[in-house]
Amino acid sequence: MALNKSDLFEDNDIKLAERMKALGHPARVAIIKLLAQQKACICGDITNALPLAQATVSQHLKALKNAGLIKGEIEGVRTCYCLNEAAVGELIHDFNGLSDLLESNKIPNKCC
Amino acid sequence: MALNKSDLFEDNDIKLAERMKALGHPARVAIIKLLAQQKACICGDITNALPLAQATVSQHLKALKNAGLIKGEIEGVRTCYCLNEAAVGELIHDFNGLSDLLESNKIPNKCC
DNA sequence: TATATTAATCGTAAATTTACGATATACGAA
DNA sequence: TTCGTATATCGTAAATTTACGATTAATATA
Repeated sequence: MALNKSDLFEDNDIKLAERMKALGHPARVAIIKLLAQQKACICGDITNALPLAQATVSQHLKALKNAGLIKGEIEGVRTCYCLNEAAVGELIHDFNGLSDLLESNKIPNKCC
Repeated sequence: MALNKSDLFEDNDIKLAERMKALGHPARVAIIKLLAQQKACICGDITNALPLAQATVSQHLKALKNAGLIKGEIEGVRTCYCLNEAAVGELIHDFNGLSDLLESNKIPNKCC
């Protein structure tokens, strides 16, 4: 990519894009849903619920954690993951801002 | 990546992830906002509004088009882009479904 | 203490993404 | 018809992502 231009954009757009990107893989959408429904929170259980190897799931969990959307707590041999309410709330808030804008586009368009 | 496992997931999760991935870059968030606000719709104007080369912007427009979120109409020498209301509506609907789930997680968590 | 279990990390391969200059194409205007 | 303008595509390079087996580290348990 030669040079990363991502930081030349608006902070708001960067943050939203980062979090959307974190949810830009079906495995990570599935993980976040499992956590929300409290169907699983231990890494091993999450792995069992997905068609992926343990190392791969660990990697996806890391991606969600890097984006701030989840937290992990070590409990003995296991790690328990859960949603980071604050960040999730921010994401929802920011997306709602975007979707308000997108929906307000009911103004008949000049060109297309 | 050796083998693509993305299609082993639920259709809903795949579709939502695909569209969120399409918004997983600040340039593409910025583009969608420009279109919604009707601040620009011609490729050249969009390029001028972004800190990226024309070829790169064209690529980002293609990504949004592939995800179905925008449509492009050739108008003589220029191309006019606009939101695909239907797909945008679906994205908002699906994201709202996910966010309902995420917000319902107010149930005190067993583990973390 | 030795052994099994859990999960993170390492190393690696393949694919995809990001970015751009150069080029091609296609249209409008002179 | 020739010239300029707009945009898509090609070629390419670098970075990142996805996926996994193997290993490591840390904690239980026997």
